[in-house]
Amino acid sequence: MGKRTIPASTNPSFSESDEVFESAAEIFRVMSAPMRLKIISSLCNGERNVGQLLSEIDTTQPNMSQHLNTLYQAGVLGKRRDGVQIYYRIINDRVVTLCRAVCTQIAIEADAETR
Amino acid sequence: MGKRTIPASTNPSFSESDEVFESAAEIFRVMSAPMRLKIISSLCNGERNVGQLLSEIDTTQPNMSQHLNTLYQAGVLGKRRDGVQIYYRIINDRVVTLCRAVCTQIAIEADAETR
DNA sequence: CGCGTATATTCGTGGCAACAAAACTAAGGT
DNA sequence: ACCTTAGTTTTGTTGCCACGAATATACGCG
Repeated sequence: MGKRTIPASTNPSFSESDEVFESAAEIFRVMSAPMRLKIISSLCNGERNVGQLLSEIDTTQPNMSQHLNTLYQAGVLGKRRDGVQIYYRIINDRVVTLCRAVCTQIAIEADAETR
Repeated sequence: MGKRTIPASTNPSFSESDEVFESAAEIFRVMSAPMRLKIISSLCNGERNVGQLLSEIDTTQPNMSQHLNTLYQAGVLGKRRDGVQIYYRIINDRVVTLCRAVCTQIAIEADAETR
């Protein structure tokens, strides 16, 4: 019915190293919080300081700060101080590509079901 | 330097819906365990029963069963009974593509650093 | 230097996920 | 019918992570 079952044998395994699996899992873990995805999505439109992010995303300030730090430690975000404010920006575009791919696919599927 | 810094402003946000972010986070969560990545990688070479997977991946049998169930519930794997054995296979190729992309990228970066 | 604003850090708690051990189920052979 | 093998489900424990509240730091201004 339009969805053919393609044999998985045409899909060779992608790694054998335990370290690679652990690093990959860590990246996936960083992206596994809805709030961090929102932050990333927002920062796609350019850099933002914490206050600006708080006006777009509904949470407490310490909570925001923690998520930002998680993304910063993971190498997804960079930060820059301008006076009192701290501006965050995306420095890892591959991660954004990943998020966009997953989110758009989900949106497409959700749309297909509601129709 | 080969690594140009592209302004993030060329990267519009990828969603506005909370549900999309939650679904995406859920997918990332499913992939955030090294063991599940190993299972997926192994199943790329074709379907396997639980015993075969256990001979490739070091864990207990109930633990394996739980991870397989997690992937099954998430719609990543399908299963088929043949007599006493149960064979698992990949039924969501997009997820595999995702894992492969992340893992190969990590392998490349790791290789670049050790050189 | 003291105050206010912006952000970070610490601490305590509740929930959830991973693993281990044990009990259960299902199929096949005898 | 019983036993064995293959796999699942349940239960308990442990550790981690998210969040809230309170506290601390960093900067700019007067």
